[in-house]
Amino acid sequence: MDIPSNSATLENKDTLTFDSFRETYQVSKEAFCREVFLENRDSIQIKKERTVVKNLARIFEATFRICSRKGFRGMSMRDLSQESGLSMGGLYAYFRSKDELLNTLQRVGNRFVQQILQEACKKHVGTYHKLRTIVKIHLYLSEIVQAWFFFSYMEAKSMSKQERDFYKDAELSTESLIHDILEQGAEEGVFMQRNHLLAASVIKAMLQDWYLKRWKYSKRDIKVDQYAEFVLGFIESYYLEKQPYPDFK
Amino acid sequence: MDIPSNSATLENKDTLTFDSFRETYQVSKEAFCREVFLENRDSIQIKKERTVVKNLARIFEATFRICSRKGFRGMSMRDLSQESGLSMGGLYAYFRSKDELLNTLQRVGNRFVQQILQEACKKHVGTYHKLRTIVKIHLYLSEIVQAWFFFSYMEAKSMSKQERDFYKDAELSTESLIHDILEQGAEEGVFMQRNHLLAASVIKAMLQDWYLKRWKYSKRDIKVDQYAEFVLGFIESYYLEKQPYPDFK
DNA sequence: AGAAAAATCGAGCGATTGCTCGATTTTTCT
DNA sequence: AGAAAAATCGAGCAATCGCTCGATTTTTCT
Repeated sequence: MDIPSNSATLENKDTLTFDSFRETYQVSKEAFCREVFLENRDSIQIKKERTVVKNLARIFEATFRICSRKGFRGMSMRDLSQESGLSMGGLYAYFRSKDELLNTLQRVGNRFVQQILQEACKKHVGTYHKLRTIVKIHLYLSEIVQAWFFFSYMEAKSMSKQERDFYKDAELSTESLIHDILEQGAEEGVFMQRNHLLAASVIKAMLQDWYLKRWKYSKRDIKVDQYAEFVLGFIESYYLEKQPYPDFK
Repeated sequence: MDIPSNSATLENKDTLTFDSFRETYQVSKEAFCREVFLENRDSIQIKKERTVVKNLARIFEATFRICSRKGFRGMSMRDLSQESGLSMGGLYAYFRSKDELLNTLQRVGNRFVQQILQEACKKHVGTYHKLRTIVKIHLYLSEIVQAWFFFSYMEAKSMSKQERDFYKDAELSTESLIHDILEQGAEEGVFMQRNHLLAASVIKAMLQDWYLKRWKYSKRDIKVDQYAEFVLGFIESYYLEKQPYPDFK
């Protein structure tokens, strides 16, 4: 081969799949609820962890279901009571107010996602491999907790201005993670020189489409690994040096 | 050149810019309000067109402003009254109910956009040129009536199920417009053989990002023509046959 | 200028909202 | 088993909701 820098990165063994991801990281809704419990021990009036985790799961899933239809401001606490199976008073044993429910969901969820993404990014070496990893992890994560990703995206606006400003960084942090990889890759000569800011932006848009339009992809029977490979192929054709025709070599 | 079919399409004179678009199609918020008036003459209690158009514009812009913060279900008619400057009774002279406001906005808006897109698509010949055109027109349209695009995307869920089903086709029609162009191009040999379904999907996601994250692009001072060229470059690198290195020729 | 028509107004209706708190049920201890 | 602790309940509060309609103001006509 005459372009060693590329072919080397092309030949890495990328064995990360959705199934292997599920085993390695034990991301689950239960783990999420436990984190909410541990962080809010003082404001939650219920003592036993098992009880809290079980009921938080019911509350969160009910919230996601209702909000996907009417949005957070359109959801009444009576809606939530009926859908979750808890009484009005029961709900307020877990959250001091409706707004606290929203803020907790956003705060803990954002931390949860950021932690896994940054960890996974550090673990892998090689710029090209890093790009593949972050794209896949993001898709896999949003596959498992799709309801949260959708909710978080749609209800970012529903927070108060100061809470919203607090998470504006999180909104852009995935993007800048991608941006840095692209820039570093270009410096190393692995990637081509492009407008990395715009590229990171549209890559993120493609990642978000997976959880924003899940109904569409489900209907078309497209699996997450298939989508991941497509997106990566799309990016690579833009960022990897064009090869001469195979016939020419 | 040894790949005539490509280079021919690459050399088309694509002079369509945002400014030339604004002149050719006179898309405006006023034209939109006039269409709402003409369609709902019987349900709107006000007679004079000039009055209706003026007040509808105030109502719509107020709606977009409020809903971008709290969503449609979170907006009260008193909010809308205050923000638009009309009284409660005044509002109900233009819409029989809150839901009718939502449905009208979705119905007329969708027709408005689809009409312009399909028209523009028919007007141009050449598959490659068609792709460039539809991408640009979509971006230009969403640049002019960004508030509507954002609102329509975010509040599609707020409609009743039967109303929502009615516009599910519209949701996918832009995508299938793109899909058909890609497929035809591949048959003609202008484009490469790819997964056109997934490609159309992520292209639409990139188009939507422009109006969903306008604040981001504004802050970074990225203009619509710059974004259009970037997206088209991205697509082309995936869909046009890879050229050998310039050095080789 | 004066009357008819058109447009605008906002207090008030019953229903629904976020939230509280004393009563009740369930679980965990000895 | 019985008492203490923990968890759950839902009727009821003030505030706000979508919406109506008779009164008022503005515009248009002769």
